[in-house]
This record gives sequence, C-alpha cells and structure tokens, in this order.
Amino acid sequence: MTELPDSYDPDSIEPKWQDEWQASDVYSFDPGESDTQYVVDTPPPYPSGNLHLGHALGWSYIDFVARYRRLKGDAVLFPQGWDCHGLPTEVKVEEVNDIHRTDVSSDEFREMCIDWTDDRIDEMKATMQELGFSQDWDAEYRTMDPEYWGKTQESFSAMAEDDMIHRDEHPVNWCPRCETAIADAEVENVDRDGTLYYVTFDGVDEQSSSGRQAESDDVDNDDREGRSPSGSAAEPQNIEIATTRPELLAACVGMAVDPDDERYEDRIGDTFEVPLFGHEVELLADDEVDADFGSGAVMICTFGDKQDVDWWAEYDLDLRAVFTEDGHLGEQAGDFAGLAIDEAKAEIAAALDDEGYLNDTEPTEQSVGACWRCDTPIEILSKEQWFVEVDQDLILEKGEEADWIPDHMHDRLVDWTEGMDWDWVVSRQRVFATPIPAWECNECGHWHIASREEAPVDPTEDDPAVGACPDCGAEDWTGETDVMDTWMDSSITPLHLSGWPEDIDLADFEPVDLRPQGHDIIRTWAFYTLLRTGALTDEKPWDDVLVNGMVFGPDGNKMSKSRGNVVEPDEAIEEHSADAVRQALALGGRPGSDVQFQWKEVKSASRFLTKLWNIAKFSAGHFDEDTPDIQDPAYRDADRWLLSELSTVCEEVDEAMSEYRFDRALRTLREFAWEDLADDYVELVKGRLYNGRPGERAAAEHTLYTAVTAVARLLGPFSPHATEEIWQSLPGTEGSVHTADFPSVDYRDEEAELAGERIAEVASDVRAWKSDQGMPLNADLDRVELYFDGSDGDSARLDTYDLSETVNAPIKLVDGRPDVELVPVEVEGDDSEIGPEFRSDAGTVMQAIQAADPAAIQAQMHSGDTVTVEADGQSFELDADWLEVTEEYRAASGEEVNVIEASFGTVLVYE
RNA sequence: GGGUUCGUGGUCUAGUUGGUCAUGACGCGGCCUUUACAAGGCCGAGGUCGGUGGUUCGAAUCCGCCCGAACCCA
Repeated sequence: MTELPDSYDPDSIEPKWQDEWQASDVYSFDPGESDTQYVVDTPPPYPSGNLHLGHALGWSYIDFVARYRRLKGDAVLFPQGWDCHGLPTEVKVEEVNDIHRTDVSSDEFREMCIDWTDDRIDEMKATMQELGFSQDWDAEYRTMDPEYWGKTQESFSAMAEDDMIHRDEHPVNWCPRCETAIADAEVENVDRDGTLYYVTFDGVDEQSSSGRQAESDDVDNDDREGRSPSGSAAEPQNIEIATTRPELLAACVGMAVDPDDERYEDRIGDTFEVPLFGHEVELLADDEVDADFGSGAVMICTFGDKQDVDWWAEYDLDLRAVFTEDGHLGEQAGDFAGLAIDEAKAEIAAALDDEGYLNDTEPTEQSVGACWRCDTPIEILSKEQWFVEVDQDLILEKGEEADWIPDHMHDRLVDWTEGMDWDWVVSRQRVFATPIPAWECNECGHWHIASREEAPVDPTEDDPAVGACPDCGAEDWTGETDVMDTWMDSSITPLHLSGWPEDIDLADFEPVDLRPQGHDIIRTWAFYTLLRTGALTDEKPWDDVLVNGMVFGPDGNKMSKSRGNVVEPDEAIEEHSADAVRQALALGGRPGSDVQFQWKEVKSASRFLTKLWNIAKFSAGHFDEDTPDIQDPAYRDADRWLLSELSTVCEEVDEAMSEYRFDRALRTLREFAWEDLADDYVELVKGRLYNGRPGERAAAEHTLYTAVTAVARLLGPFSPHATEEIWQSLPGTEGSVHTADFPSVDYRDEEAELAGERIAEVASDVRAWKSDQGMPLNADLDRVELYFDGSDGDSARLDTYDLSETVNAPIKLVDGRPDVELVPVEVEGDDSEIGPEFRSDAGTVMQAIQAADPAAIQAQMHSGDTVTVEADGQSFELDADWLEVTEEYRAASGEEVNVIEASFGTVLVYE
C-alpha cells in the first residue's frame, strides 16, 4: 500500500507499470494454476513496423477479454506471433540496400530480411507496450524462425500424406511485377477507366481466300477506315467483337456470343481469322456472354480472365500463352514480342487501326484484378504449381460450428467459400518464405515430398532422407526453389498454440477459445485456418470468432496519408493516455462495427479517469489497514442502496463482457462510478465520514472500500494502468489488480434500493435547487419536509440521517400531501395497461383522460379504486393505479416555502 | 450488378422480447469556489429517430418500397 499521488499523471504511471509488468509474471500462462484455461489465437501481424489504430482496436478487444478471463480465474494464454514472410519485406530490403534479390545469395538475402523484420517487430512491440497490452511474451513466435516454419512444412507433409497437396499445370493468378503466382484471396478487384475496342474479325470461307472488304462505314473518327460487323453483300461475313484488351489478340483461341442473340443466330460454328496474327478461331455460343455488352461478341483468350479459363476448359480450346512472367509479350506475339503489356495494347490497337480492323473505341469502366500487395494488374498464366485442395464442404462445416461475433460475419465466410472455384495455389516464386519441402528426381521427374520428420528442411541445401527415387531408383535430386504462400504459415496458429507437434498429436487437438480478427481477413486467415485445421484435425480451430471493424479517422473517412487524417496511437497516448485511448476504442461501438476515432471520446475518457482518481484519493483518505476487515458494519440505507446497485453492476458487467459487449460494460461502469458512487453516495456520506460516530463512520468506510475496490477491478481490463495504481494504493490488496478476482458483491436489498434512490434523489434535487438559488451547497436550511403521496406508509422506512447531513437541514417525513396549495394539472394514463385492456378504444380512452378535469379525476382516485371517464357517449372504468396525476404548486400558504416535486411526492424546503 | 451492415439534436453514440416526456458524451449558452475533483458541480437550448407506405390501441423498435453511406463479392 502506497500513498496515491495528489493528481492523476498518466505520463508517469503508465510507463512505470508497463515496466513493472514486464519484469514480473502477471501475464504468464501457467496451465496448472487454474482448472480452466483460456487460449487466444492472437493475430500474428505482418511486421510492418507500424502498429496503427486499427491494430490498437483489435488488440484492445483481445486485451479486454484476456484481462476479464483472468479476473474470472482462468489461466489465460494471450500470445503474440509475427507473420514475417512475404513480399513486402523483400521489396523493402531491396530498396533499402539498393540491390536486387538475385545480387546476393538466397541465404544472404534471407538474413537481410530477418534483420529487417527483427527491427520492425521491436517497433511494433514498443507500441503494444505503450498501449498496455498483456501478452505473455514467453509465448512469442515468429514464422521466420525454423522452429515455426518447420511446423508449416510438417503440416504440408501431413496434408500431402492425405493426398490434399498436388502439383499441376494450371492457370494461376500471376503478378507480373512480383513475378510470382498469387492466390485468389490476394487478388483485389479495382475499378479503372479503360477503353473498349471494336475490332473486326474477317470470316473465313473455305472456298475463297480471306479477302478483305474495302467497305467504309460512318464512324466517329473519319480518318479511320471502318469495317461493318455485318458487311452487306460480300461473303463470307466478318464479325465485330468488343474487347478492352487488344494486346491479347495473339492469345485469342475462340469467340463467343449469347446463344439467344438473334444477330448471330446462323453463325455459330463459323470460322474467323484473328486480325494481324492470322490464326483461325471458331464462334461459340455460351449463356455467360452478355449480349448487351459492346457488340455482343467477345473473344476468348488464354487467358484474359477467369471466364476465359472456364471456356478454355469447357470447350477444350488451344492454349496460346502470349505473356511472359515479367509482363511482356512472348514469341507467340510475332512482331510485337518483347513489348510490355501496356505498350503492346497501344501498338496493337494502332496496328489494327492502320490495317482497317479497328472500327471504333469508347471509354468504359472496367473492374480488373490487381495484386493486393503492389496494385499491379494481374495476368492469368498457366504454370506448374503446388496446390492445396479446397474442401468447401469441410470448411463450411467447421465454420458453421464456430460462434461468430457478430453473427453476420459468418455470411462472408460462406459467400467466399461457396464462390471458390480453384484450388489454393500455395507456391510462390520468392525467397523470404517457408521452403516447399520437395525434390524432383533428375532422372524420371518424380516429385518427392519430405516426410514429416524431416522438417525443418531447405530442399535447395539438403537431399531428401528417402535417398533413392521410389519410382526409378536414381539418387540425383533437385530441390524445389519455390516457397510457400505466407498464409500456409499463419493458418496453423491454433495448432502451434496448442503445442503441436511436440506436446500433442493432430488427433488430440481441441479448439482454442478465441479467434479475434478483422473482417478484412475472413477470406484469408479465417478461411485458410478453417481449411487447414479442418483437414488436419477434423476439428474447428476455435470456439468463438470475434471480428473487429475498422478504425476511421476523425473526419469519418478511412485513414490515409493522402487524406491527412491519420492518427497514430502514440500521438493519442501522448495527448491523453493509453488508458483513455483504450476506453475511447471500447466505446466506439459494439464489436464488429467500424469505429470513428474521435478526440472528444479520448478526452471524456481522460476526464472520467481523473474523476475516478479523485474518488479513490478521497476514499483512501478515509481508509486505514483495518477498513477491509470491518465486521458487520451498521449499514444505513445509503450503504445498502449502493451495495445493491453495485451487485447489479457487477452482474451486468460480467454479462456484457462475456458477450464481448465492451461498450455496454464500460458505459455501465462509468455511470455507476460517476453518478451513483461519486455524485450521490460520496456526497451523502461525507457527513458521516467527517462527523459520524465510529460505528456509523465504519459502515460508510467499508461500503466505500467495497465499491472502490470493485470498480478498480472491473475497470482494470479497460484502463489497466490507473486501476493498478489505485488498487495498489488501497489497504488490503495484494499484488496486481490484474491477478485479482472478479468482485463478488452479492448484496441485494430492494427496499434499500428504493430508499436509497429517494434519498439520493432528494439530495440531488436540493443540491440543484441550491445551485439555482445561487446558494453555496453547504448552506444551512431551516428544515426540509418530504411528503409521500403513496398510501403504503413509505415514509416510515426512510433513513434520513445521511440526507440531513448532506442538505444541512433537519428532515421531516410525512405521509400524505403537503399543506400547500397543489393543483392537479395533468393526468396521465399508463399505455401498457390501458392499451391491452381497451384495444381499439385505447386511443379514445387516453384522449378522454387527458381531456378530463384533473381535479375531478383526482377526487375519484381518492374516493375509490376506480375512475370513470366519459368519451363519445360511452363511459370507461379504469383502475386508479393506471393513472398518475401531476400536481403543481400554485401559491404559498402563509409561510415562505419552496416546493420541489419529486417522484414519490413533494419536497418542501424552508430557508 | 449481387450480398452484408448501417442511417437517432451541430458531431459521435445508447436504445431491436413494440408501451408514458428517446440515452449519454463532446461542443454551445448561463450560474456557482463547495473540507476528492473548476480536468468539478448545477441549469438551459438543441431531435419530423433518413423518406414513405403498412401491421398495431400504440412503432426509433416489426414488415414493404424508396433515398443515402460503408464494407464484401462479381
């Protein structure tokens, strides 16, 4: 127990506790210390070096849960991993060192990447520390460490044993800038302005040579020679197609139209000649063609898009690969070979125009697939690659078994999964990644995948353990140089955290408790984890998936450098405090919804923390080492009321936290601490604390102690630093607030709650009245009289001691109405009683009540249990309890008196 | 084009088992040194609950349509 400093200074207490926690083991996971474990599958971020507010939101949620579960007594594993492998690091390392990755050996390049990543991890850890997150750093993992990527390889081998890995020639998404295959999930569709070219394909007539028609039509550009889509006289007829990609002309292997398109009715199966390149293609009919797009006819190329791939497979078309891996035109392109794709588009369009094949162009909006790492438009190339089987049913089944918060995020998984039509291409033509543990036999071309025991292994360095080729017996191998998609690393995090393979076998795996993540990686991290864990263990990876939204800038837009609306976590921490930032993030909305970062929320959180600090400081001044142990305190109504309220708060916070409703939990806590505890309770008991007899004082002290220690613990998950400082300054506490137990306050007293509410209400009303009168709040009053207009003798059960001290006046309680002139001015009926009773007449009855003379109604209420009102010539009999008469003070009756209307009756204040 | 989510005072937000005057914060105006706190207390102004139609005695809440925004997918 230490003295609480006079003022709240987060700049000094936050770093102090962060260092303290690091040096101690408050967050270490010891499965033996509790019967219940709680394991979080924390996202391993890509180590960019910059932990932004979006991360801060996701990690705050995790930290709230982790700290809450610790309070509830679970042994919590909150680990932190790093998803290190990937292209951006390679690019960065090349940039920083001004080299190309082929300038140095692979090993050397990998080392450079590791060094770079180490530094970036340190930067992100520093921000995590500043935000007060409670990871157990003993459980840190980095996918670039052989201990980790060996597991990736082992899982690859295990899936290969189950025939879920294959190597095939298959069209893949290819980024020509990164020069690697990428998965569907790594393709972003971006809208761009493009040009739609109308190009004529001449018809081929077996009888005659493919002579062109020199016919001219009206087109927009009159310096161009145009060709009609349906040349009138000559045979055979040509056809006009529309394409945004003339550079693919050399790869054209067919043409397609809508089977119902009357313009092309008789021409299905006709042969046409590809302009400039001369090869012949056939016209197909397929439902997928949009007759309203362009000319209604399109060309099929290998490959312009996935649709082309489908048609290519379905109609068994030729493969004419025209693009090279580095985004140029290859030999198939003849005179155009060697041009970059963009150049080729312009040159081929110009050539088409020169030769009279280009009829028209028009601007068009198009959606193109782009590499999500570098935004370069992707191409589809046919390549030998490694694939992991996508078992859609299994993924859907395991996804269904998990609880998604919010619920609807599960729909995204389902939509994505059902739309998958290719297997997952996992090979990448890069360096800094997990090596694919496979070798090709130099003799017979057989591919051998490492056994599980061989991992970690670099096949470019070591030969396979198998020795001789099982197919041909040769012993000469070439190691695979391709590496794995980084999602292969991160999709086994639940397995890694569960201790596979050293502690458990795949068959022993049980789902971990929580997967927190952003909704942007449902189609990747969540999808792949379900795929891999499902395939390897036949279990769902986790019980709950908690999905966080995005953090927008203060202006409501997505944070971006170009918009200038980026707020960095350390900026917000410096301005206020980490404790305040965390509260602002918690209150930004329910989990799953996007959060707009707002300085005012951080500021108001900061004010609340100051308030809390002052409550604690005031309270601590009244505590001594005996306070925690006060036995059988002589509680008064105010104490019982506060304890009863606190019991409800504990329960509500518990429930909200277990439902991941951090916003609701925190709001509940704030209201209790500020309104009930500070504004009402503390004001009520000051008299007792300062002037009360020892027993009376002790009851208030103990109540205050119970409330403050409970609030510190309940608020600990949200604002760990301030609550720690407060907690450790209180008597009777041992160790960190973050190893304490969830407060068990179970003190229910409905009568005291009612009494307390009334005492607090009057105290607050008199306080407001004094403020209105311009009086000091501690001004003496002659007396205050409370009149209860209920008939059940309420007044007898009200404890006026604290109230009297607070308002500085003797209190008199009276059943009945005060001897001042009160005029009934309005009668209100209870909708929830009158509605169901009178159904369609309810509206009429309510109107009648309002139209009736309030005095007459009141008279009826005083003379009996029922009240009759008249409307539309009918009379309706009402239960007197359904009505409430509002009275107003009209004139003083002699003595100078002030009247305050209260919920239970009337309060008279005599100055 | 398809799907999901959302629309509440100037700004952000609570409130979805329908029920009396719609919650709070920030901002704004005014008053007040009161033995934890002026980083406080008190009072006040400010809302057709996106629009429209329906269900119902009664709709911010349920249903239909429309408008707008964000995200995901094509």
